Amino acid sequence: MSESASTPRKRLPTVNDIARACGVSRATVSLVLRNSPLVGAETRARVEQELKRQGYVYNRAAANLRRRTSSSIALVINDLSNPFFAEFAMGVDEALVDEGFVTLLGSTGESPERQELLLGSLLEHSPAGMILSPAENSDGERLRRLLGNEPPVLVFNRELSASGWDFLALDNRHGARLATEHLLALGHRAIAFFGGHADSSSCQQRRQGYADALDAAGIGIDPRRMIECTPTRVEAAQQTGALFERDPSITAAVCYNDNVALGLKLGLMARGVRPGVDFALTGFDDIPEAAQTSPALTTLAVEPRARGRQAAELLLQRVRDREAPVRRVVAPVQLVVRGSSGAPRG
Amino acid sequence: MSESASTPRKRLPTVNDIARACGVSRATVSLVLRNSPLVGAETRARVEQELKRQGYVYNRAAANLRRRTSSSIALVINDLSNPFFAEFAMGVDEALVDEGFVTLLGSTGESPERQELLLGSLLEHSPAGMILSPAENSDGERLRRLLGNEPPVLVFNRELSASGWDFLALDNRHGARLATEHLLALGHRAIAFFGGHADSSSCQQRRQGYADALDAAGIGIDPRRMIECTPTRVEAAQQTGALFERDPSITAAVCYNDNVALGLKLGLMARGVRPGVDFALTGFDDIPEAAQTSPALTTLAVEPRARGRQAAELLLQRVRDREAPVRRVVAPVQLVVRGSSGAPRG
DNA sequence: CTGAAAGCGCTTACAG
DNA sequence: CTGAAAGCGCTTACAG
Repeated sequence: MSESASTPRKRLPTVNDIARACGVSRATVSLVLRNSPLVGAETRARVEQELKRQGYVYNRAAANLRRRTSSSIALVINDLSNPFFAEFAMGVDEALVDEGFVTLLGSTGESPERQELLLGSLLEHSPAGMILSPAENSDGERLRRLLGNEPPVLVFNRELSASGWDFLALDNRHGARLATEHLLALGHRAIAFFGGHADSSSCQQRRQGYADALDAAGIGIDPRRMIECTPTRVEAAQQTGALFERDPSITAAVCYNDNVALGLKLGLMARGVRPGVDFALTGFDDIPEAAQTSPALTTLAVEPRARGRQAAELLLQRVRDREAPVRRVVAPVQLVVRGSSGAPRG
Repeated sequence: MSESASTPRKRLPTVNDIARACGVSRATVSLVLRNSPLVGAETRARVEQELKRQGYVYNRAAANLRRRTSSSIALVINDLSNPFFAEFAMGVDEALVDEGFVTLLGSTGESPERQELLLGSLLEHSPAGMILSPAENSDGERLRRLLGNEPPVLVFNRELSASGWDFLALDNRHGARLATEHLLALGHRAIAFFGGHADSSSCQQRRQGYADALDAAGIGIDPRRMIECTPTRVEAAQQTGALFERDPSITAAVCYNDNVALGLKLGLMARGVRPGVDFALTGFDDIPEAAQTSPALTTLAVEPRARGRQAAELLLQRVRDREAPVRRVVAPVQLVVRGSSGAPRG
């Protein structure tokens, strides 16, 4: 039975075709498909054989239309090339597949405009829910207006003003506090907070945790020790100079995240300052590279894949119970001490 | 107008609701939605206002059902935590969004069993096409039977036997040849091929390119210089010993990929062998870390994001023209020379 | 246990 | 330019 190359797109068999071939109604076929106990064993067997024979493929879109349900979840993230989000996406997808949902992927590249277009397009596919890690500078109220009450949304990672949606975040504040306390315990007193944009919520929270620890140690906050930079490695390396210009007494830095820390590390080495020996630094995220760089990076483990699974589970709970109170879940983070943090020199 | 928290899931407005409110038929509304020139300007304006007023959301699933079309593409990859695939997925998604498609994501984690389940589930959502980067040890004929002729598939990266599907791959053979020739030109003669599984098609091709270059240089292939290992950093670091045990004269290695090369680098440093000075090595992929590690890694740039866009475009061409001949596209790779490759010692 | 009928939200000829 | 009718592939009461 050779397939002709010019065969026009074959129509897939439908419940109708199966029903006709078996001499039953399509209701019966539908019941067999969903394993209803209403169908007799003999009929079921006949139908199942015919399904296999014709290579029947269930049309979930048609079923969803009729049942007014949906079996997809939209996942909107900024940037898959960030390992943190890539791992997160993996976790989301794993958990969703286990629950019989399929993931509709969208990436915004941190552009609020692109995000709006994307959301509009995703909505037309009527997802049962959405996991949204908002692009920087997203307008919460605008998004709320765009999305309305359908579908339910779980916001991840970045706080959105006035959204009224469930929210899952990392414990940024506590994490940064742990890192700062660790450096204090090693004897550091002149500690910078390095990297990130001061107007992003996660940066604010991490700076807050840093301030908490300094306060508790009776050390004042010195604005010269707060250095902003785009959280990329290259930018961070370039800002290394600014760090020492503004306060030459600095012996340690709590970095906004691992990428920034790794960039700072490069910047330090380029100036002949040995990370982990002459200067202590900590990151945030525990990306795979943190353990493998030399000296290995002291950082905060956030387990993005587990966060992904958690996000999927929270959202599905919401999908199943729309009336439950809005949730705000803060996931714990863990300090992982490695070689990059050392005692102060001198 | 406060929203009651106990409002049962609001039904979204449909073409029917709009038509009724405007006093036109739903056919007219449908025409407005798709910008048909058949509708009068005044009617169109009235309908459009009403669409906005009621917050109408197009139901693409219903439209697709009726038109027998699809606006989704399934993307099946192994592992998003591999930056190569994450970048590839970004590229695919970017290109698909631009063409009005949405991405159905699925990840197999290199498990053929999980892959089959996943494909079954994705098929039920009737994607217009599928981009499939097969799990290792996939059975091509089995997949072909499972997927049939619908939807069209573009296989990426890993050759599948007897599939009859379009195929996009990297020029593994040529790339490995370039790397090997580069090491030869630097004076190396005892060059290993390090890492990868000998039964994977990409490893075979890279080994072939390595052999091509050695052949051309009149150097025989020595099986002691071919070391297998799972392409992870940890594994590669652990196999470093095996490399020198099997042939202590080795001065350079063409590595299966960047992860392997970075692992080998760690293994070398742990033994006091300085990469780029005492020993030369090359990678494959040019992951971001390759440029940032020290010494930076000589490798082959494959531009995964561009490959993703290319894959999406090839697939969409197939979706639009089912009768075109099957294609086999080999994407070029570029040698990027950095510090990790140096002249032989002594 | 099985079948006939209606309907999910759209689009597509076909009349007018 | 607009409307009435049929239908995409399913499911869901409702009869029998």
